[in-house]
This record gives sequence, structure tokens and C-alpha cells, in this order.
Amino acid sequence: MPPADDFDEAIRLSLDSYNDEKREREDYERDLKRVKLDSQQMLRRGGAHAHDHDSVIDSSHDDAHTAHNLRITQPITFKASPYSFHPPFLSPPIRFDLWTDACVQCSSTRSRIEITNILTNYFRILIRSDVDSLLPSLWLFSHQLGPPYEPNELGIGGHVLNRSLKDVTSISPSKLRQLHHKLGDIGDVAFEATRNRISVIEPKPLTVDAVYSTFLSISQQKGPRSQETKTNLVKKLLVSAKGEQARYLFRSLVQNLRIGAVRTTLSTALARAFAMHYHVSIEESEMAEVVEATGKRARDGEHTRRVEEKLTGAEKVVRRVYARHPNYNTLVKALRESGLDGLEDSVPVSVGTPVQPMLGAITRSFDDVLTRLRHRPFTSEAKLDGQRCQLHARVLSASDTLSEEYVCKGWKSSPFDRIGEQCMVWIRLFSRRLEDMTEKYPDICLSVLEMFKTNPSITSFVVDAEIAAVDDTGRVRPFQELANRSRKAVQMDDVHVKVAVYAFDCMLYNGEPLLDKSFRERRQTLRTNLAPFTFGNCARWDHVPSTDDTHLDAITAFFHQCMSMKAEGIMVKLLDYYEEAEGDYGGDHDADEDTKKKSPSKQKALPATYEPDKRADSWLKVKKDYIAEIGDSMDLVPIGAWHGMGRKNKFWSPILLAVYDDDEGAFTAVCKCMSGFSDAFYDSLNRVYAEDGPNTSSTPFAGVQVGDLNPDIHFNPFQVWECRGADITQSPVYPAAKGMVGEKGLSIRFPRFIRCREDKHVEQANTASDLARMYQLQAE
DNA sequence: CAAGTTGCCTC
DNA sequence: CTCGGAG
DNA sequence: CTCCGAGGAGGCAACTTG
Repeated sequence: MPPADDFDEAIRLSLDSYNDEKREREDYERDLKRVKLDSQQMLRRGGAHAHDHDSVIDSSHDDAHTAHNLRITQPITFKASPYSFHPPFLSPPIRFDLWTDACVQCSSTRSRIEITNILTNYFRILIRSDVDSLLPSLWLFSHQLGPPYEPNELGIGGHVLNRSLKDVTSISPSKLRQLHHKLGDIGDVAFEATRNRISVIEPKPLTVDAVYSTFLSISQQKGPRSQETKTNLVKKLLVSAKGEQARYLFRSLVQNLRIGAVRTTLSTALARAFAMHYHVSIEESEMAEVVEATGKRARDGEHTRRVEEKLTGAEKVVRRVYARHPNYNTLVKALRESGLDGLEDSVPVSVGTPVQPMLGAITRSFDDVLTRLRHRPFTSEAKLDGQRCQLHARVLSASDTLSEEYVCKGWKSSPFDRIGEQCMVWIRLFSRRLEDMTEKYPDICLSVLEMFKTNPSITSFVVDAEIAAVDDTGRVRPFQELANRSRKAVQMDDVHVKVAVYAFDCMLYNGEPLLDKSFRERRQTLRTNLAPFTFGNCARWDHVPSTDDTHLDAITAFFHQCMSMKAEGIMVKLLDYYEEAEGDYGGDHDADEDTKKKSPSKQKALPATYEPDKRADSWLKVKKDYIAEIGDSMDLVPIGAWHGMGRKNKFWSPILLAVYDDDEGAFTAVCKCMSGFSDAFYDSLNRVYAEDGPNTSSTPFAGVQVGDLNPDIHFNPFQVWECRGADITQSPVYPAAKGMVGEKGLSIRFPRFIRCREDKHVEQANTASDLARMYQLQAE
């Protein structure tokens, strides 16, 4: 029991907040009623739909109706180059319409430079006026509410958004569906449905921070009736947002802003904004020298050049730091406190924060591999078909003082004795997109614990690995089996799909970051300190199979060996930093004759360091299905399609494809395809399969079996398309070859269009039995 | 309480 | 994961 | 060469609905 006056104070406070909430709710309900009334009147006048769709996208800016209502400040043009833009001071809190303006302006151009400028200048205004709104803005731009390894999903989609639109604007669901088809973007629907809303009393303008907070609140709703609560929160926002604000609010809610800027551009803009803020000033004395040497006229150009140089430098630093520690919370905090100086040290690679994984560049032939890495020492590793995993582990001793929060987020072992001291091991596993998947793999956590127990010299590590499903004899199983694992709160007893860890890189060992070491050194650290082992119920710890032989026959032999162990292909990795001297052809390769002619004597210097988030040329990905001679293609028949969304909203996309079932003379759906088509081909499809032409229908053509799929339009099956895929999968939805291999149908992984086979008739397409045979073949 | 739907994540 | 478009 | 955004199959988890 608290003392009396504290108690009174507590009562008073809770009453206050109760009254606040009540008032807020009443405000909201009044606004909602008014808005509904407005939109009903508008509908009666036919206002919302009088505009044809071509005018919808582009009219936003010059349309007098949209701009004035929720805006008090004059529109600001952000796109000027940072050195000619002077950020105005706006009184905090920064309003949502400013954020929306930035989105609108980004969407109005395709120039990457302009988009970067717009975001840079937007950030500069915030740094100057309301730096607390910087992080919320960043999160909204980045389609996230926080770092990816923390749980903060919105958990809403088209359903909640459509219901909110229906409730707030009173437009019928069928009308909304129609708009959605026509516009191909839920945000554009929200724009259309709210653009002409006229309110007698303006609702209070939204602030960036309020929108972000509401998003957070949406993400935290859980349990029964949570969808309803979420809908109400969205409605509350929608009442105060119309036109462009509603458009970007909704796009934000489906995490698809389409402003031509995501991660890289955001980091760049952030860097440039802070660089401008902190040290844009080029010393006058510096410039005086320029004037003396080259005259007054050259001064401005030179000044600009020097500023640009500083900005580019800042960009590099921030992008590098972000790739190694991808968390805007930490990054922005450091930038606010000490700017760009010492950023690398204040935001370091750390155990517990995943680094962006390094990626491999696609390579389409072995010759290509040799051309790029010729004469350089490299290794080839099996590219197993599993799941990428970044393991973070460190020992916690009694003397460690760690925040409760930090420890709770990882897997914590029970105490054990080590060099006469009680300690525990703390572990976290991250996926390729940096999601926390520690709970999915308790068996791997046990393996890691075992390593710490048996090797007392280990104190911490960060390791890159592939997790694959394995059978009892240790052979790798297909990806589909790995996918059957449960994901949440898995106990050791619940593990039904055995896995093994195939480590291939080590980014940190015993507190020392190794990213800037060569791959050979990193691999050595991995091999000598974290050796393969099998123990009890632990997942087997292994190193990925590899060969260092760089001869063409050795690589191809290794590739085929990898194929036989069901790998997707190989990863070829440079081992050491290597700078080729001018004209140095070095040793000799068997298969070099062609490539030698093509490539000049000078080759680009390549680093063998760990380059987070870069599709660096020092890692080359070679997969079976990239190589035309090895991968197999199929001839399929287009039987239907959907209305494309976004950029493809004037095209048919995706397109439903079928195999020919020779037994029944039928076409059965096997997969959808949306990749590999050029815009020109899409255009031709609009003619061949015109909506009201002879080759389309709203019901399936005779002999076409679509299963439970429901395409917007059905095609007359008369064409044959060559398509490629990585492999065949068992399918719970597609009817193709159903019953020929187990209960399920079959489908195709990573389907893409290659070309139209004008020379083939539909009877010559691949058949259901072809498909079944191919499936058997790949499963041995 | 079981079945169906959708979100979000892997590749 | 795939691909094409565009700067 | 780099960045973006169209969207593919599939499977678990969590919610709503019957």
C-alpha cells in the first residue's frame, strides 16, 4: 500500500488519463460520423468515381482539391541538391503531411539522385526541427517498426484495410474490389476513396510520431478480437488522413511504399543529411587558395565538388557501419551524439547483432568463373539446399553484467563449471533476413553449448552457416523437409526433423571481428577452433564440403559431386586479396584460351574480406538451373491470369500455366509464372489475350482444370511456352499430376518464362506423366 | 473445438 | 529465391 | 553495375468462423 498522498496522486493521474481517453474516443467517433456522412454525400453526387483512372496517378499534385485541406504549411520542394537547399525550421512535432510530401515527391521521379536528395533534405529538416521524429520517419520509410530481429510485425493485410475503408468511407466492398483491380494498389484505392472528402471541421492533423506509435500499437495487439482492435486503430488514422496521406498510410501498412527507395538509399540519405548538418562547411581559407589559383569563376564549382566529396565519404561510412550493425536505433543515436566521427567504433560489429550476410553474384558458366577469378587462389564450396544461419554465441561469466533484456532475447544454457568458474552460454541464431530464429533450433543451441564446454579457450564467436535437414545416416534431405520444422518455442522433444549445421565462415572469434581478414584466414580460424563433431541429441556440427583445386575439370567434378548430394550448386570464393600486376598472366589454365583474349591484362583488384550486404564478385554462385545445358526446362500451356499490381497493373501477371494430361486430354494447372517476361511481351499478351477477345473467358475453357485456383481471367489453351525452374515440388494446391506421386499434386520451384514456342502445338507440351517422372528422377 | 483464412517467413 | 527496368 | 519492386512455391502460426 502506497502512502496516502501518493495514492491520491495515482488516482488523480489515472482519472486524468481516463478522461483523456474518453475525450479522444468521443472526438474520434464524431470525426468518423462526419467523415462517413461526407463520403456518402460525395457518392451520391458521384464525385469519387467521376475521374477516370489515367488521371488518378498523376493528378495528385496539380489537383487543387487534394493539397489544401490537411495542410497548413506551404508545400516544400525537397529535390534540390543538398548544398543549395536550406532546411527551414518547422515547429515540432513534425506532421505526417511532411513525410507524405517526401513520399509524393520521391514517386514523382525515377532519378535515383533526385530521390536521394529528397530524402536527404527531408531528414535535414527533421535534424534541424524535430530530431525525435527522425527515427519514426526512418522506420516508416523502411517498412519496419524496428530492427528485423525483434518481433514487430503489423499482422494486418488487405482484409483489415478494406474493412477500414468500407467503414470509414461507406463505399461498398464490391466497389472497393473493382477499384483495387483497376488501380492495382491498395494505397491508390485509399487515395481514390478519400480524395474528395470534404469535412466541415478539419480533424486534428496527424504527426509522424503519432502514426508510428499507432503502428507499434497495432503490432502489439494479440489474441481473440485483436483483428477488430487493429481495424479500429487503422480507422482512427484514416479519419485524419485523406488523399495522398491516406495513400501512403495504406502503402505503409502493407509495407510497400513504392517510392523507389529502400535500405541502401535510406542509409545514403541519412549519411548525407548528417554530413550536411555536421561538417559541410568548407573552410574559407581552403577556398581562398582555389580562387587564387583558378580565379573567382571556378570557386563555386570547386566548392560544390568538395562538398560532394565529403558527402560521398559520409555515405560510405554510414553504409558500411549499417551493414555491420543494421539497427537504425543504434545508428541514429550515435549520429545524434557524436556525428560521423568515430562512428565505426561507436557502432561496432557485436555479438548479438547480426551483420548483413554477404551474398554471391550469379554466374552462368564455369568459363565465367575462371574469367573472373583467373589465376587467383579460390575455393569451391557446396551450396546446400537449406537455410542460411548466422550463429552468435558468447560465454557469460558470473562477473558479466548484462541487461536482463539482452539475456532474455537469446538462448541461455544452464550453468556449468569452466576453469573453476561458474558460467553459462548465451546464443542467438539469425536467418538470412536477420530474423531471430533461435527458438526454432534448440538442437543447434545444444551443439554450440557443447563446443564451449569441450573447448575452454572459446569465449565468443559469430559464424555463417547453412542448416540442412539430414536423415539418420547423415545424408542431406530436401528443402521441403527442413520447412516442416516447427518455428516457435520448440523443445528438444518436439524436434522431428533432424538437421546439421554446415559452417562456412567466421566473422568474429573471441571478441575479435574478422571481417577485414582474408577468407583464408577466417576459414582457418573456423577450422582450427570450431571443428566438426557429433554428440548425443545435438545437431551435427560440420564444415561445408569444399575443394581448393582451381582447375576446370576439378571444379566441374566437384560440382557434379555436389549435385549427387542434392546441393543446389556451388559457391566459388576468393581466398586471398590479390592484385594482379600489369601484364601479368601468371600460371596457366587448361581452359583459358578464349577468356584470355577477351580480358585485358588488367583485372580489377578484389578483396577477399567479408563484405556484408554486398553481392561481391569475390563470391560467385553457380547453380544447376542457371546453366542452360544442365538445367531442364518444360513446355507449358498458359490457361489463365490475374490483373497485375503496381508497376504491372496494365498487364496480365501472374499467368497460370498447365501441363497437358494425355490420359484425359485435359490441361491441369501446375504453377503461376511472373518472371522472365519483358514489357514488350506483356504488351503482346494484352493483344493475344484481350479481355473481350476470342481467347479469353470468365469461365474455364473446355478441358482446363484449375483446381481451387481462381484466376481473374481464363485463357484459351493454344500456346506453348518454354519455362525453367529449379526443381519440382509436392504441392498442396496444384492439381497437376495429382495421385501420380503420393496424394498431392506437383508444382515447380522458382518458375520463369524463357520463350514462346511458336513451333509447338498444345498436344506437344509436357505432360503430367513427364512431370511425375521428373519428380521421381530428382528424388532418386 | 475443428476448419478455413491470412500473415509472414523460408527459399 | 527469380527476373526486367532504369539510372 | 547497382538498386528497386514486380511476384513464384510452400509451410507454420495465429486468428476468425462455422
